[in-house]
Amino acid sequence: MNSQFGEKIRTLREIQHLYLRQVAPLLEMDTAQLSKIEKGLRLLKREQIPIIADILKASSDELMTLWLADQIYAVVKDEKLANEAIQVAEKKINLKKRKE
Amino acid sequence: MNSQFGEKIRTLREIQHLYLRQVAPLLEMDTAQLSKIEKGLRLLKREQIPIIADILKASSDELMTLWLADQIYAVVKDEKLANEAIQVAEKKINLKKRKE
DNA sequence: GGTATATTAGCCAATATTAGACAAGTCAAT
DNA sequence: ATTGACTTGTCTAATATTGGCTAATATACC
Repeated sequence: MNSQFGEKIRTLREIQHLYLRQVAPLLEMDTAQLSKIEKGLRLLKREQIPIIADILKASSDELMTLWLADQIYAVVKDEKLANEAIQVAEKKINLKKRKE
Repeated sequence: MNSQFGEKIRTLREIQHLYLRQVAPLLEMDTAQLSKIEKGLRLLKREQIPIIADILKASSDELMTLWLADQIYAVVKDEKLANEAIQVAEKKINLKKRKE
């Protein structure tokens, strides 16, 4: 399991019985790129998330959450202090939210 | 508050009554760079964290945690789904840890 | 076996991001 | 006005990421 986002969109695509070659052009990319995105070897652009959510009839928020989570995971995945770092980051986010 | 790591090392440096020009060469950089790192405008290299921890007589783990947290924060700081993403990432980390 | 379709891997060029080096700047103290 | 500490801006070089193409692989069907 290397990319929760990638796995999710692959699953969704398969449920819709769509091929890479059908979906890729809607995102203005070739099938090889989309394949890599599904395998977590490439990142989908942030602004394309709503588009693919629409194509795959999925929740944009859910996909965005997975997309962000993948990036957080990439930062800490090999770190023994991963959990501590996550806690600290979370605290800072919440401080920020309170101010807004 | 833009970089918890930067703020921390600045504070530590001031406690030790050290100047940028004294610390920077030990990290093989110039004062301008270190200044930027303290202000969160540049990233210290991961492998330099133990070195600066040593110079500033601080806990390498603590500094590493802040350094990682800054990077997580950078990913999600403007995201409304920040907390959800953090939860998902954390879950995945814990799954991974359990496997090891 | 041979063919067709879907996906993936590998490579290279283009682009974007980050770092490093240096000069010039501010600010405070004297 | 000079000095010392730090900051800012800019330019270039190094690094990383992306996009696009082509070839390889896998699977199914005849």
